[in-house]
Amino acid sequence: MSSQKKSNQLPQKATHPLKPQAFADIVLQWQALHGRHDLPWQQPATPYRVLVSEIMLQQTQVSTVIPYFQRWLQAFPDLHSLANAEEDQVMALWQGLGYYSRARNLQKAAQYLTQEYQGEFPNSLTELEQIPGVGRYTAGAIRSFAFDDYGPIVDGNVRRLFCRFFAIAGAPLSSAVNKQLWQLAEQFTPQNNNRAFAQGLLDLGATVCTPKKPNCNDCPLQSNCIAFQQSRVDEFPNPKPKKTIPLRQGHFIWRVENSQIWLQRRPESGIWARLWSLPEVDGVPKGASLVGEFQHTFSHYKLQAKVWQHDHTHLQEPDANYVDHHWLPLEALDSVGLPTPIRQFLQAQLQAER
DNA sequence: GAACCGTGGAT
DNA sequence: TATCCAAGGTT
Repeated sequence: MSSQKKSNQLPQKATHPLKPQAFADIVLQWQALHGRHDLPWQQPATPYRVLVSEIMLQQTQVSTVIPYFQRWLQAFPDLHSLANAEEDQVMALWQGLGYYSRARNLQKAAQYLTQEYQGEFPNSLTELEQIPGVGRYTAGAIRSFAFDDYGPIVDGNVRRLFCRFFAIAGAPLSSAVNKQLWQLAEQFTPQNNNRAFAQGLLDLGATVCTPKKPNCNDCPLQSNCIAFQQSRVDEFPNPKPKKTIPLRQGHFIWRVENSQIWLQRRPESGIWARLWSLPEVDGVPKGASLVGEFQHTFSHYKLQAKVWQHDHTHLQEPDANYVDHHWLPLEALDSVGLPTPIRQFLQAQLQAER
């Protein structure tokens, strides 16, 4: 048999009667009338501003990003100022946005582009993907938004819109579906008007083809949407398999003396990497009294934290064991990056002690 | 391929 | 309150 290759198990290739250029024309016409044209990073859409916004927007809503983007551009108006910035200032400006490796990668990206490309941006998708923190989506977004060149994108919006428009079944994040989505994105992305086309796809997904209760009656693609034609819009994308997240315990140390607080720079890897934090310890410290508790839910586990205060006999610290620990004046707290729940606890506690 | 990596908005 | 999920990338 020539079909030892189990071809019947391969994902069905999505097809559609609508020609790519016709699809693009519909998206472009809708974008001109109903799309978003006044987002901060659209005016002007310089490569640097597009890079910063795209990294911030990864897994983060537009409304959350806007104030961070404004503050960032104020502090780091260009690639060189970011490349030469202090790490603590970078992390302080990112605190609260989450996924902190994005911030460190963004500074690495600035240093990389400064050193390897003399502060210019490469134009090819392959070269763009070499930039730290830039993957396939972000490379396509930079090419579309910054250069108005051909740059296919598949993000959550495109994934949802395409799964409905082409009636693609299967786990939406599986490699099989992902492969189809990227193939379709490459096929249906036009050669011209790429900035408006990419913005149109995202805006359609964000404002019309929404996760719940999509506004199909406002959609310019309605009559061509396979899921709509079959009255199965609510079936796509297929529901993601849900996972239960584990519960973990955490223990932190509270020491405030002489208007200073004892902090630890967290390790290179793991949660809150390289942010400043209350020092974390493995278990309940000896002779400690409970100062307070907090809970925090991450994407992949839930943390139940207790904060402990030593009794006063442990004031001398052997320096070698605390290389990443420092006393920080309380008035300097705003100049370093702290994890959100740590900052919240700290503010509440200091308020209570006053 | 799967796990890891944050936080907040929306319902 | 619980759940989903947001302009994803890296390990």
